[in-house]
Amino acid sequence: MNEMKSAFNASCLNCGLQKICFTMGLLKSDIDLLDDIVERKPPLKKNQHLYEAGQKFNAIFAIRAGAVKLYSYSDSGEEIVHGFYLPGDVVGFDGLIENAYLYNAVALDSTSVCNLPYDQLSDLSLKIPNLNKQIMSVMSKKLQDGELHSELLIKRNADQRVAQFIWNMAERYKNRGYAYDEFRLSILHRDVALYLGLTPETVSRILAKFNSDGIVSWKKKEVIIFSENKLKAVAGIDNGVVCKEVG
Amino acid sequence: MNEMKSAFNASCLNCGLQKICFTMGLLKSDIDLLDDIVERKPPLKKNQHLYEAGQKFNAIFAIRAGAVKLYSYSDSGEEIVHGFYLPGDVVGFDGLIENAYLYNAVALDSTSVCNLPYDQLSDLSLKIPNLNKQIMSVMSKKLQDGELHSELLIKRNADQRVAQFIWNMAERYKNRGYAYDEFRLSILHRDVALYLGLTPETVSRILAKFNSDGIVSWKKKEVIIFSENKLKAVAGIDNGVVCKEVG
DNA sequence: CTTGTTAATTGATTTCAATCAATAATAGTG
DNA sequence: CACTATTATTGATTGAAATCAATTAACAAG
Repeated sequence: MNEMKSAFNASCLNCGLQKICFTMGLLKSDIDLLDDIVERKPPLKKNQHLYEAGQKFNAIFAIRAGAVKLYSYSDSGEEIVHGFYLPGDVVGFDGLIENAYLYNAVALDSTSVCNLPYDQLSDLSLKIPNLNKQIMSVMSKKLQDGELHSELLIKRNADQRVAQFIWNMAERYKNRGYAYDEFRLSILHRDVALYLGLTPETVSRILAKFNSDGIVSWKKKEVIIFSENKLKAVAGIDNGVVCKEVG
Repeated sequence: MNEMKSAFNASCLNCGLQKICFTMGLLKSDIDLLDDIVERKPPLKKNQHLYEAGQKFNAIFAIRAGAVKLYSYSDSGEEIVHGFYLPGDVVGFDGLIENAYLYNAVALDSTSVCNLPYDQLSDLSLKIPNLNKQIMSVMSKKLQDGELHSELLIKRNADQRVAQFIWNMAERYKNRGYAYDEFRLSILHRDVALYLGLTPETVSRILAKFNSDGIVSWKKKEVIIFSENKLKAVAGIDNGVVCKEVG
């Protein structure tokens, strides 16, 4: 049984992402049950869609490798970028309300995911209270992220937005145990601009400035953080200390 | 038992909000079970807090009457307004992640709520699959609202934001079966400004313009919509028709 | 490798909303 | 009721980022 499931990837128990995946905190026996409902399919190629807006909702997806962008279109046809997702992140909750996905999920890179059929997950979560809790926890984390995004849009100027975005990505890599002062970021500047409520021109100018100021460079999908402190200072992130002065 | 619960309000079954409360869709027998865990306390006076940031999370709250504002403070001490909640809305999910509330919830008016102790609700939702579904549904609706708020901040100019905000409140009253072309809105312009990423001055100027343009008036907590169509047009809401022209 | 297409950069100009400032209106309090 | 503290309004000015425009770079496909 489990050997077949592993055609493309290891089972949950041997998965390197256990520490950050939403399965964390579950009992071994429970993870086995979860493992049995997980479908693992061949990786998505760059620009392939994991799901599309309007498509019937049937599963949520845990990302194993690669990167995913969620986006949709406004009434007036402009693209709206809702977020970027990395290994360990879960996408697909936008399908829950209408029983159809609200957004489009596209791979920004070669991407593999764990497919969690929602009916089965839902049944299982009633049997495993901790699983139910974990799912709720993932959702409320997403709610918090959304509020942080709004805060960014409301309170921060263009420089701060870009700095905060880059630092946020770095931290996410850090939390996943990857190098975070130098990492691949296969997101278009154009998409970041859309996500941050800026124009590509503005993002470009700011990145040029950050580069010449020795803060960070982002060229050809490769981010190099020259100075973590400077970056956080520009982002307006105080290092735990009360109201740290920006040097 | 139920008679005591009704000290301040009717039980769920006789509640006028059943159609919009998250209990909707549940079986009568299930609502009875839910009813048994609901605590109903004396109404909050204006400016009293339902909960405060940092306080231990122990319940979510369904609003029965009045209005609630969720807010917090940024690192730099500025107030962040996360949203406004009306009868039928549920608040308190921000407590789920850290087991402590993230935001402050304050009554904008005399406000009464149904107090839903989370431990009991959580247990009950494992027994009543539909209840669990409803809770998930409320949360994913909140996720969607958050994305709409971001969209507003990213794609709309000041006029559109204010118009959309007012129309959104009107629709919420409409959905609740209240008059929506003329309603009390006990929200400070200052708070709306914070919520919309604008300054009070800008909101004031826009409201003055909307008033003299015969679109809508909002004076002394009283909103009067002069022209629903104009308001929606300014808000950039197309009436189902593809790309309606603004008259 | 060449070609076509999409994305990124850089510069000049404009514009919308913020800021600064001062007054007026409200609402809460003893 | 007067008194105080917020909140709202209105005007003048500034400024940050958008827009417009043109060039260069990167990338995918044949």
